[in-house]
Amino acid sequence: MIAIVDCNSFYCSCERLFRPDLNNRPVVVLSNNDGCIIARTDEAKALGVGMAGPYYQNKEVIEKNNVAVFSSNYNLYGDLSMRVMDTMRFLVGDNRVEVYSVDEAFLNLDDVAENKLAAVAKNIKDTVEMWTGIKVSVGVAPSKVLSKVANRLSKKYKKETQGVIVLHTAQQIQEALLKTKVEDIWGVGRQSAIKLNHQGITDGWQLRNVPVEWARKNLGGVVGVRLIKELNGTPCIPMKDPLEVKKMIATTRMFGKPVYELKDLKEAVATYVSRAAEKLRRQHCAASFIDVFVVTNGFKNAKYEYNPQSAHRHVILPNATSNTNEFIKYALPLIEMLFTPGLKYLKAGIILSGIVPDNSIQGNLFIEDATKQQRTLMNTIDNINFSQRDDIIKYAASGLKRNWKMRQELRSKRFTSRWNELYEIK
DNA sequence: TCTGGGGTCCTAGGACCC
DNA sequence: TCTGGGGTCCTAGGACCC
Repeated sequence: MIAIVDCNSFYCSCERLFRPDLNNRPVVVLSNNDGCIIARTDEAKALGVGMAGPYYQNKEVIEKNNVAVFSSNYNLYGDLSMRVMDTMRFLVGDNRVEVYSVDEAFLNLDDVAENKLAAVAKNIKDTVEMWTGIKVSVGVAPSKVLSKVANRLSKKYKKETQGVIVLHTAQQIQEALLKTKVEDIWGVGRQSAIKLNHQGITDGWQLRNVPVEWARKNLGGVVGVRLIKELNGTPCIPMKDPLEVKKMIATTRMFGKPVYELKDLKEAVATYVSRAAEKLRRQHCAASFIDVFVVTNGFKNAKYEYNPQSAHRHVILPNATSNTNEFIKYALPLIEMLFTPGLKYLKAGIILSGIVPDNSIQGNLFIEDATKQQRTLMNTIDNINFSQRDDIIKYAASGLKRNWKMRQELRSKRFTSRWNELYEIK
């Protein structure tokens, strides 16, 4: 059996943890640049605040109802996420936890006796909440897709379920699927939902009974087949090895305000490259492929409309590396090639791939010493920056003023990672 | 005036090989 | 004049996830 543990309105819960006065007030958290709403508490949902909706479109209802609004504070959320995950690892064992996202993890409960599942799930929930202060919901079922179904219902019917649902018998599974619309099933996106509804398939139980061959033809080939099998209780999406490394690392941001100068674009690209290289080194890997892209504001019908257009350039490095210097050296010419004077740039980003473990980098005898020195330098910079959860040490190419940086006007304090922002009790 | 960021997996089609 | 069958690898793009 598999459990999914999911933090309730995670970002909002993090904010409330240090602001107990907000416990009965609706709270929302905004995306980078304060653009979209990316987390809402139940109270905010009840007011009709839309998920992933633009902030400005919801401003009226937010102000009228005294909703507390925060810019995203990734320092804080990352730190609390680590505590939640560590707690679960302690409870069920390191290699039985698959961190699926910042606020969710799959747990392998294969070794738990069937009659103990509910008690174990409840204990996981209570312990995480007691140790971290973050509320979670737990869904347990024979497959990942069904555990997500269980988890969703445990949230929806919080009062009756106490935030825990175990789907075990055929009857429990059928009842749960009957209560779940196809578009609420993990793996069914907008396109598939439209197709299914067209066929008169609207709930999870109907979807479960769709012929496998129909799913292969109409729901994305093997992806669709897997989905149907998972709904039937046959696990087809295995638990991931916690040691698996990322195959692609991207850093991209909208600019705080539109950018017109090559100089600013170069600073941004150098900054993003530094961040991505740091993530790469954290998983002890090197990369040989770098893609740089920009998003410009297109124009439609000669009048202004939001109509973004993107352009990419990439280069394959002669040797995989994890050295920020190297990446910057290759990335800056790419952005120069992409730049067209006069265009309005909204966003830039870089993607590293061709990722290999850094102990398997093809050796070059003549650069060995320099490489070792560089590695030491990188480690030192990473250690200092990690201890501050910020890029205290940066490359000159990243610029100093950085007036393209994103807006975060409503960010709370970094309570858990800065001495001078500690929570104070008077 | 204003619409996030970071991933995964799959498929189709082209280039290339024997 | 006629032009196979089987395979690999790579890339772009789509769909989906939180």
